[in-house]
Amino acid sequence: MSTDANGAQPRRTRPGTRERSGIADVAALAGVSQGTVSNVLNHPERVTQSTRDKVERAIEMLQYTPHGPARSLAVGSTRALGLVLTDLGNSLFVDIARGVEQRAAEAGAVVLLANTDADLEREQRALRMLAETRVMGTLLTLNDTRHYRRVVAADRGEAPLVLLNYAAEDDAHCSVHVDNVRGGAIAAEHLWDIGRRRIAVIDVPATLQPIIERRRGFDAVLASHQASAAAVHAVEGLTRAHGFAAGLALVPRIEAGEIDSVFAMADLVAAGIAQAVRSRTSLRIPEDFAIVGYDDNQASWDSPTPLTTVAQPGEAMGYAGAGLVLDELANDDHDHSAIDLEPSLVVRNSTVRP
Amino acid sequence: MSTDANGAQPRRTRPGTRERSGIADVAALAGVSQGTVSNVLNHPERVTQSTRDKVERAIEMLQYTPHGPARSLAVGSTRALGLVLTDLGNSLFVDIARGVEQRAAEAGAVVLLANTDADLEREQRALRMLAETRVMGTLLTLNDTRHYRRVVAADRGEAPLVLLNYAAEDDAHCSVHVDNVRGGAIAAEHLWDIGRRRIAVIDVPATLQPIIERRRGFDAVLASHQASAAAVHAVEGLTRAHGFAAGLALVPRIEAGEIDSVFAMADLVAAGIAQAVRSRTSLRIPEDFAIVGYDDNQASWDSPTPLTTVAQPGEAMGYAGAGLVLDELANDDHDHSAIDLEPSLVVRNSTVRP
DNA sequence: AGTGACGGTTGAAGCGCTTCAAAGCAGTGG
DNA sequence: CCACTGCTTTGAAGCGCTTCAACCGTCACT
Repeated sequence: MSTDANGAQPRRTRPGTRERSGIADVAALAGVSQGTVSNVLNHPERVTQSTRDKVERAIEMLQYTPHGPARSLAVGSTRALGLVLTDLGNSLFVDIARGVEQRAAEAGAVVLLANTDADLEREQRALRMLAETRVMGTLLTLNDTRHYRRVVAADRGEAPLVLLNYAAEDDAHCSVHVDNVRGGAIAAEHLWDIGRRRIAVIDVPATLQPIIERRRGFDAVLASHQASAAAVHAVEGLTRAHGFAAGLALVPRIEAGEIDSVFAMADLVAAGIAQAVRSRTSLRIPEDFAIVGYDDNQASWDSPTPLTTVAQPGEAMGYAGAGLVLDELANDDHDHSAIDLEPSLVVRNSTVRP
Repeated sequence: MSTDANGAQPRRTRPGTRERSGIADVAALAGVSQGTVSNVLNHPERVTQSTRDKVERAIEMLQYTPHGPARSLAVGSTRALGLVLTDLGNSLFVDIARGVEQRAAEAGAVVLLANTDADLEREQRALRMLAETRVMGTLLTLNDTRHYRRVVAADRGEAPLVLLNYAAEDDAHCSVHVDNVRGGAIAAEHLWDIGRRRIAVIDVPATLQPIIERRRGFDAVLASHQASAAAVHAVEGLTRAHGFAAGLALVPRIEAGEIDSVFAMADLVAAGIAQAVRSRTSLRIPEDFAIVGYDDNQASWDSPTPLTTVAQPGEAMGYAGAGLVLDELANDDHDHSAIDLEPSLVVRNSTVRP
C-alpha cells in the first residue's frame, strides 16, 4: 500500500505517525510529576500559580491534547450524553436536538447523536452503542408504545435514561412530553371556534401514544359541545401518501356536505389531504374545507396553503430532558419526574370561518 | 427533596453502584482467558466454534457490555466521526447530518455532533473537543473564509479533516461542496428564461465564500446575454430581518419599474424581501415581482408564496464527506480531493412570467 | 530549637481492554 | 515413535490518564 515514498516534504503525517505528546512529556518538559500536570488540568486550585504557569507553558509548547478515552477509563465515566432521535427529517426532532445540545454544552458535556427513523432495531443498536460508550445518560425520543415496552425492558438502569416526547407509563424513568391531550383539544377548540361543526378526524395505529392522546383531547372538546367527530378515517401511517389516500376517501363526504373540516393528527397527513382535495375537486381550502395539522414541521409550510397546526416546544423539551439527566446524575435523592409541556396553536391559512 | 424514603425495594441502583461485569468476569465464567474473550469479540475467526459458544453464553448471562473507552485506549483510536455544523436550524445542515450519519453507520462508526451557530469560538471549542475525544476524523461545515483560515491554520493534521459546503483553498484537506457558481447561474438562467430582464441581486459580506461564488455565476449568465444586474443591494447578513430591510429599499425601484425580480442569495433573505414588498405595496408576487431564493430550506415554504429556490444536495454532501474521511483513513495513498455537487432549481410560486 | 499543621507535590497503582510472544495441542509424515 | 506444522489459547505487558497515600517544605507557635 504505502506508495507515498516519503519524498522531500512529508507535509502531512498519517494519523498516529507523528508522535503525539502525552502527559508524561508535558511533565518532563515542565519539570514536574505527571500527577501535577493532571492536577493543573483537573484541579487547578490545588496547584501553585508558578507551577501552573510552568505546566501551562509546557502544554502550549507541546500542543498537548489530553487523551479523552484514557481519561474516561481512569475516571470511570464520560462527559457525553446520548441522544436517540426518531427522525432527523422531522423538524420537531431537530428542535429537540438543539435543546439537548444547548443544555449539554452548558454542563460541559457533548452529545452523541443517533437517528433511528423509527426503526426498533436501529433504536436498540443505538442504545447498545451508547451503553458501550459509557455515556453519562441517554435521551430517547419515542412514540410507539411497543417500542417503549421493549426498550424500557432492556434498560438495565446503569445510567439515567429519559424519555422524550413520551409519557413514561411508570416511574422508572424521567420523561418530558408535550401534553398531547391538550394539543388535540386545542385543535378541536379552534375548529369549533371558527364555526366548524362537522369535523372529521384521522385515526391511526393505536400504538402511537401521542396520537391516542390527541384523539382523546379532541373527542373531549367535541363532547363538551354535545358533539362528536362527523367522521373517523383510519390510516396505516403518518406519511403524506397516507394523507393523500385519506383525502381521496374524504372527498365524497365533503361534497355531500357531511364534513366541513378535518383534524389530521400530523402535518404530513394534513398536507396529503389538502393535496388530494385540491387535485380532485374544486373545493376551496380553507373556505369550503378547513384543515388542522400537528407538529408545525416543514410540511406545514410546503404547501400552497400553509397549514394551521399545533406546534410543540421541541427545543424546550430537549433542554428540559437533558436537565433531567444531569439532575439524576447529580442528586442522589433524584425523583423521577414527568415534565409536561404545553403545545400551542399556530394559525395559518388552512382554517377560516366557513 | 428526598421524599422517596428508600423503602422496601431499591428498584434502581445509582449508576456505578451495581458492579458491571468486565471481560475478566466473562472469562472466568466461561473458563477461558481474557484474551480469548477479547478474541471472540474482535476476531471471532481466531476462535473455535465451541469456545465461542461458551464465551457468548457467558456474555449473555452476565449481560456484559464492553467498555468503549478502555477499548479505545488499548486500540489507540475510536470508531467515531466528528461533525461540526454551522446551524442546525437550517435544513441544509440537517440534511448533511443525515448523510454523514448514514455513511458512518455503514462503516460501523458513530457521529459526534456539535452545533456552532456560525460562531468561531464555538467552532474552535468543538474542534478541540473532538480532538480530545480522538475521533477518527472530522467533518466541518464552513462558509466564512475568515473562519476557514483560522480553523485550517489550527489543524495539526492528526486526523482527517474534511470541509463541507466549502471549497478548500489548497490541497491540504478534502472538501465537498456544491457548485455555487452553477447555482447562481441556475438562478439567473431561470429568471432570464421567464422573461425577466431587470434583475436585482442582493450582495452580502465578502467573506462568505458560497455567496461570492453564487454572485459570480449569476453575473456570468447575465453577461452572456449582454446584460448585468439592474441593481445591487448590499446587506450585512443573511437573516429575514436583513431581507426585510432590503425589500424596503428595493420597493421604490420596483414601483419605478427599474427592477422586476431579485436573486436573494438565501431563502431567509428572500422571504424577508417578499414580506416587505407585500406589506408595503400592492405589487403582486410573482406577477409584478419575481423572487429566487437559495438553499431550499424551511424559509422557502413558510411564506404565503412558496419560494422558487436553488436546492443543494445536503444529504449527498454529508455522505460523500464521510466517505472521504473513511477513505483517507483506509488508504495510505489517499489524495485530497474536492468533490463538487450540483445544485438544482426548485420552481415554486415566487417566479412566473411577467 | 522543636513540634505540629498544612498546602504542594510525588510516584505508583490501577481503570478495562487489546495484543502478541510464547506455550499448548492435536494431527502428519518420516 | 519423534519431529514438525499449523491452530488455539494463554498470560502479561501496556494504552494515557487520574487518584491517593505518602512525602516534603514552610511557617506559626511554643
